[in-house]
Amino acid sequence: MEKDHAAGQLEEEQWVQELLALSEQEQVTPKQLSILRAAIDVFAEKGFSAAATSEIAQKAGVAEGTIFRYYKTKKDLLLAIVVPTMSRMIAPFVLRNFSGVLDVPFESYEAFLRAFMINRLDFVRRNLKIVKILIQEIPFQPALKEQLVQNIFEQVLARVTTITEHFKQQGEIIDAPTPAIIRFTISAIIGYLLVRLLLMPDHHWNDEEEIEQTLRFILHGIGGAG
Amino acid sequence: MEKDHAAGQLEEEQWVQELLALSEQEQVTPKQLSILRAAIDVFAEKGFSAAATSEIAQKAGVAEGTIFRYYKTKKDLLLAIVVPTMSRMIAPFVLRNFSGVLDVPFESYEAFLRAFMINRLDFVRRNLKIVKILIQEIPFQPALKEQLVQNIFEQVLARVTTITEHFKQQGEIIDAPTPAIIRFTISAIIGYLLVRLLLMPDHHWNDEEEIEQTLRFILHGIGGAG
Amino acid sequence: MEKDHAAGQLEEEQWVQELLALSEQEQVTPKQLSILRAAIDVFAEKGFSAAATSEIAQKAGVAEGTIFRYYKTKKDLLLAIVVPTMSRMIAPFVLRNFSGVLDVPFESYEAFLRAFMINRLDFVRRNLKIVKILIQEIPFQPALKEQLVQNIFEQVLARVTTITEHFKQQGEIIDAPTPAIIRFTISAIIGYLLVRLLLMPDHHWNDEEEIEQTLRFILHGIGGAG
Amino acid sequence: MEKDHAAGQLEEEQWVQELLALSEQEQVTPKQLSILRAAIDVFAEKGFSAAATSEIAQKAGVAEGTIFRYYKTKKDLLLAIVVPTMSRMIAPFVLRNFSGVLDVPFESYEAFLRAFMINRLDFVRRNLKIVKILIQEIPFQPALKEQLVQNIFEQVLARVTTITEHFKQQGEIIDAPTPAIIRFTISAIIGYLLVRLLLMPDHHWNDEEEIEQTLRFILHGIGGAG
DNA sequence: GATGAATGAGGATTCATTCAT
DNA sequence: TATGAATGAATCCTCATTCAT
Repeated sequence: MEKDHAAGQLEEEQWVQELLALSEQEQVTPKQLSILRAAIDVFAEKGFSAAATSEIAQKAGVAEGTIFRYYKTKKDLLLAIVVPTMSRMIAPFVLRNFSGVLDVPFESYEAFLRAFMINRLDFVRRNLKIVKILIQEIPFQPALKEQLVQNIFEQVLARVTTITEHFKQQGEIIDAPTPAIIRFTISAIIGYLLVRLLLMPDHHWNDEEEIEQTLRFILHGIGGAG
Repeated sequence: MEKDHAAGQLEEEQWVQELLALSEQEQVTPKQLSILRAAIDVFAEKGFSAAATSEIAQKAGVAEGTIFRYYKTKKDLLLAIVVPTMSRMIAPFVLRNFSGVLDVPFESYEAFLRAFMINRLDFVRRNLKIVKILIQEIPFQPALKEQLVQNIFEQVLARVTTITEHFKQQGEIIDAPTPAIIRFTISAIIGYLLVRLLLMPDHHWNDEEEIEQTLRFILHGIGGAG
Repeated sequence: MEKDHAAGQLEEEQWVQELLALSEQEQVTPKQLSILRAAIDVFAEKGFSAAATSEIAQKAGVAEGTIFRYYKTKKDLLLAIVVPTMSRMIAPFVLRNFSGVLDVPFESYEAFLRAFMINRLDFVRRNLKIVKILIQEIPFQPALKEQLVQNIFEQVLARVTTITEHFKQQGEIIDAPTPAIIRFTISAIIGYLLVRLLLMPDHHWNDEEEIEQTLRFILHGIGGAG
Repeated sequence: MEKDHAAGQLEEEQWVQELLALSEQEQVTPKQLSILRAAIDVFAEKGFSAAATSEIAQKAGVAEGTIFRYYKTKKDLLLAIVVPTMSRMIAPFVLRNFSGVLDVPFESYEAFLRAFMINRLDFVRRNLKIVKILIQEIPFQPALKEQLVQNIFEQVLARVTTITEHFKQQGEIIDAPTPAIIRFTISAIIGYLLVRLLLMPDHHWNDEEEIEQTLRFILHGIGGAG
């Protein structure tokens, strides 16, 4: 379902629904859904601390007290939004047979990176506000930090290391320290995602071309022939 | 003065003092200084919105009212911390004859990048908490956003573009779109800085080696010989 | 309902209720009512600026925050008390068929003044504290000043001028400048009200006689036969 | 000295000086004087409670602490302004041989009232701001209230009663209760002063004519020939 | 005398959370 | 289940007053 790139307001909202309905196997009432939608908007706009539950309630069209029927505290509401998204963000690295990104034998490292960039660009685009909130709040929410460390450092890194070393052995990647390679590669990718979606979202982008360019940079650098 | 890398708590504090005493030519009383120090700590730890002026006052060892003698509002206190640092952060790009980074004719693009990485790594290390605060608050402080846009997009980018194209003409850099080159280069550098200073500050780093590695990646990529 | 002169604490409180319930058609909860009562007391006793919302809350037996559920700011609370009273104060001049004061054809100017004095004495007596607050705050609340100017100077004066000139034409009033006549008449009436209700409220007053006396003064002066 | 009507900003300021230098026999330093001037301005503009001593200090061009060298508290500053003026306001009734107003045998009650009106109009004009402050603060300052009661009710009223009854015996005033006569007369006079100086200070006034008109009203009323 | 930095109690207002309905 | 009135602790900020210089 992530293959269609057409991302828009509507789609993001559907995504929110999936987010909870599917990935958490929980029943999400329409009221709860509108609370989540409103909370995402307000958290993204004002930041978690500066966001007022009353404003969320108003935007969601529910009573102030209703929020606290579903989420015991404001922080619980934040986590309900942000934790599943964090899971989904790293899902491709965790789920064994995730649709076509990792385990399917890629012809090349380049093909792997390309698929990864397209896939994650799409994901971030669809979950832009939540990703913003996530980035903002990780430093202040120990619960998030812990999840991040556990997931990223103990699952994602392990997996990416395996892949990287696989292609290193195949001679597709130079023989440099794997952590440095990974850091560099991810920096270049995230760098593109941030500029593309956060810094200059209104610029007219030719994503396919930019992705190809970025891949060339990652693989061959920007140094001239000399 | 930025040449000595030994950065520590003490040094950062001296830096804070320089920050205001030198760069703003303003008198900073000891009390004001302790307010700034406390504010930097609390803002970095809790985030601006969640930081209480009462806690800052307590940590600074002054009465709460004293804060407001020096800074009319809490937001003014934030800006007093963050704006000069933002200026310093981009100073190398704005000041004509900044010590050895830009205008001094570098032998090569590589030498330029190396000097830049060392220089800015040092700067961020010394101003770590303030940089954290800056990154956190830019999305929510229009005043900061505006400064950023004006400075970065209208001064820094112009300058970096000139430099990049200079080396492009000299054949040191491949003939790819300059914005993409800049984005990629800066992503790789900032990626290193973030991992080095924020994500894994406690890891034992060999900065010189990592910088060299990163420079090789930027220039030649990670693709194997094939 | 204004015909019974027996004014007391209880009655004034009922009046407060009418004030909002009837004249504004708004629902006034018991809690809101006790806030209004407490605010009237504290504003009258200390003055608006010196009145603390905490004291009002305490006197009203509600939490401080409750005040701000009903009135966004302290000033809004003031206006909620004072504006409707100002309206009622000049109502006889604005409402066409107000009970027996203006439009009903009076036999004489004297009868008109008598009705007016009795009526307004009664009104001020019932709204004594609010009138005090009103007088005190008009110089400092532009919103009130504006209302006053618009109402008094553009409605009341016009109406009183008409009435006065009507009786002038009938020969009941001498041919002097109408503004001076009005100023003089109102001065004498207000002078009595103030002395009666504010300066010497505890003196034993024979209102009927004093009003007759004042009317004679207004009409025939205090000059002796000579 | 009150005979020259030319009242202006300068004159009022001189008046302030007299106020303290002469009537209190105290040394008034230039600094103290500028504090008084500034305090009068700020108290009149904002009201006593809402006036900030810091604003007064700033307007006076002195340090905040300086105010408290001269006046122990903010309230003392208020009283220093308002008490002497209150004394002067009723001085004509208290001082035996005050220049030409009371004890000099007037030809008539009318001449007495005329002199009184001119005299007091002049006084209020010169002390407008202070009179405003006085009126505003009397209800909230027991010290002022007490002074007022003692002075007005025990000195002024006695004196005015004597005079009134003197002219009553001479047949110039009708045989009505003296308190009512006094109340009525003073109401008419104060009514003119308030409208003239506070309500419509910008209207173009022919004071002489208005005073004559008011006197006629007081003596003969506004009733027509019938 | 005069300053003005420093105080800290008190100000109005906000807001997450509770709970009776 | 959903409400929204009510809470009161906590927030930022003001200000009269003090006191070392």
